[in-house]
Amino acid sequence: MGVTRSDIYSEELNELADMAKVLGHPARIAILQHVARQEGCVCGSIVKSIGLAQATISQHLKELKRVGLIKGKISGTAVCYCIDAPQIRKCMGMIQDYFSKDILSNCCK
Amino acid sequence: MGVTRSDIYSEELNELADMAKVLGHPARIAILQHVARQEGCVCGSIVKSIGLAQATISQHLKELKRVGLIKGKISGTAVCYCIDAPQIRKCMGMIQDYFSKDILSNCCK
DNA sequence: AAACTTAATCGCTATATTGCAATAAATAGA
DNA sequence: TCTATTTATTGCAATATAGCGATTAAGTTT
Repeated sequence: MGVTRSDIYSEELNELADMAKVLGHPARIAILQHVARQEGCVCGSIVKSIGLAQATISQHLKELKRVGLIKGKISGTAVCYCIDAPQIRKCMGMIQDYFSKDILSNCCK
Repeated sequence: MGVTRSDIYSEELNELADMAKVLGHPARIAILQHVARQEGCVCGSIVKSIGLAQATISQHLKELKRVGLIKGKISGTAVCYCIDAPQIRKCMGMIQDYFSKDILSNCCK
């Protein structure tokens, strides 16, 4: 399709969808996993672990940073990426809220 | 990017990402919401509620069905879509497991 | 300063996604 | 049967995304 008509949805809905979209790529989940498990937080370590090119990983990191799921801390020439725990909790909360409020009922038994 | 290298990730990881990807569009979340709140389960009702073309909604419904988040039950010329609660719970479980197992630690305090 | 290390950005190609109008398919009702 | 009604499918245009090589940027080390 190309252009998502985000103008017709609420801001909250767009934010939730955006977060889910960023999580909707296996490389990005794998990056989060790698960082969270403390297997290494610098880009080079992630590149080795996942097996995509450095440029590709860097782009995925940028997306994760954009929605606030990770934070980067410069240390010398390297950057240490870490999970942004409060943001993750917020994200989880949004998903849980959404599902628990609405999804438990069912129109056709 | 275009082609996701899904061959380099585990099947479980790909499945989780696929689910998140489907949730990563505001129209699809809005559809789930509409159906779950019992505001109407037929395609026409969703079309009116959301404001996208019928063909577009039909495609989103197809995606939601593909990953099993909804089920469709034919009744006459209409189709009643309902939430697939067990699948939603499975999806929620995967996300929660993932986050609670890994994400709570933090490499750079 | 020159060489090295590490990550970000640029430019490109290939593919996927979004959206819609038009059409097809399937059923219901006159 | 003919006509609505409802949803799915097809075909298309516009845009977004994934991936990578090459380059740039910024900091270290010698």
